[in-house]
Amino acid sequence: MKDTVRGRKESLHETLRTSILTMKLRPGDDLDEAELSEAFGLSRTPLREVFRELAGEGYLELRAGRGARVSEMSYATLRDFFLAAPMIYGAILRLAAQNARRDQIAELKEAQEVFRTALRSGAPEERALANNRFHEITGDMAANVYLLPSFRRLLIDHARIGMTFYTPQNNDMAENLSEASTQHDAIIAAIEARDSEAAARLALEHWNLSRGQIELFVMPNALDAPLGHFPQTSA
Amino acid sequence: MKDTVRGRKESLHETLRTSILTMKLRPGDDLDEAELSEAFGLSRTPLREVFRELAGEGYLELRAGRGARVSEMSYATLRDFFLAAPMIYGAILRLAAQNARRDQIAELKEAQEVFRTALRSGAPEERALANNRFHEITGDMAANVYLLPSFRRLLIDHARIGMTFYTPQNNDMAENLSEASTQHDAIIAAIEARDSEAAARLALEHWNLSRGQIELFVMPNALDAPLGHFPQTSA
DNA sequence: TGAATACACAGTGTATTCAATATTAATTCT
DNA sequence: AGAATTAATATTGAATACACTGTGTATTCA
Repeated sequence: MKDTVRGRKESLHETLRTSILTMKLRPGDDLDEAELSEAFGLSRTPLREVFRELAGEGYLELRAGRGARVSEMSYATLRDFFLAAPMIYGAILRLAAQNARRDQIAELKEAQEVFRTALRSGAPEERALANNRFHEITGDMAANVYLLPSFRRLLIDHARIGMTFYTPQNNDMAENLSEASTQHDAIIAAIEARDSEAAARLALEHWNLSRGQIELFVMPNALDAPLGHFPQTSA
Repeated sequence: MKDTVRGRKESLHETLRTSILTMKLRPGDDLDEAELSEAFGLSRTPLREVFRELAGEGYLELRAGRGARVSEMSYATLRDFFLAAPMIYGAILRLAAQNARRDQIAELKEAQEVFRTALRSGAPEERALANNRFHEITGDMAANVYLLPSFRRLLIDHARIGMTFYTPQNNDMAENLSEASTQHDAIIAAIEARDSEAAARLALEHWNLSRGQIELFVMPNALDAPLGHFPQTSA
């Protein structure tokens, strides 16, 4: 990457973005201007501009006089999420099927390849980012300026929810992931066939899968062990 | 208003916001940092922060090295608008009916009073702002962080489209306005009754009315006059 | 006369300095 | 000893000064 000021600014933006999506920076974490300024070789002025951009995109929250922190997630936002996601993503995929250009379809296939690779290699951060990229492209395909802002916010928390609730030790969850990959393939096929109905239907299925994954985490199978001692869980 | 720096910053934000909503600042207009800095008694640093905030909300577009301009509107965005608006606003009103608090309902009634007054007094800018406020409150009632970003962007262009396509000389259009006011009353009633189905239905009707208004403007009744001389229209 | 290059100016972007505000620690009073 | 108030410190916010980029204009050469 070109080591101009402009480049370092972009680098900061992208680093913060991916750190937030992968939960390396967790909801509620606050960001130290001086520290980041040092780390990225930028003065505080352009740094604070990046903060405001990220706040506009929904990654950060700026509190007057108290600096920036990573956007919060709560049980309330989780509920909001599953209320809004099927509708928005249904609309996005419907429009994507109608409007996708050839080069975008090629991009989507590449993104799916990367996702598949990430599934095998196993790092959850890579998977989350690859999945995020896949869905971002479907958003670009839809190309509706009024839907994109909400869709992008959904994708932020989709990634974060995935990082929170996916724990690979469970077999059911591993199956969920390969199922997600299969759904991606079906989505690509629907878009390529310009079948907007199928695309919309697949959107619903895709989010239902996510919901099921969370239910597996929140309501796990009860331990099949006598009362008394419980295995230590990491806080 | 308190004449502190913070106050002047808010004042700038609000002034730009309303100027854009009322088309006093038109799509594509570019903003002079030096001039605004002078006018609002702010240095360029906080001014540019306001620019970035407004860009995040969809009012402005920032082009690297070329400053800020008012967000564009085109025939394409008009199409996007009527694709997205019924769905989003339907969802917003449905949730508003479910979640509205008593104090918010009171606020909404006040906003509707202001709107009715603006209808009589006649200034189109006032009407647009009062209408915008009414719908903003319904958005707050819905209180879904994922829907609000898109909804707010829709409201921006709803106001601008209203200012563009409403010309009061036409009787049909005047009727449309009072019809809109009647619909507002029905929306309030549905929310108060917690009737989310009715609220969602009213949302569709409300946007269909908007669409009809635009059709009246774009496809007016043909002039009933012989060819040759046409009345001069203001550019 | 037309095109190309160089120069000047306007406007945007960044760094540094200065001011204000919030947070923490310390001290005093109950 | 504990709570409250005040002082000290750290951090955020704004202003000014500086640098750079892009645009327009003038001048020179073909």
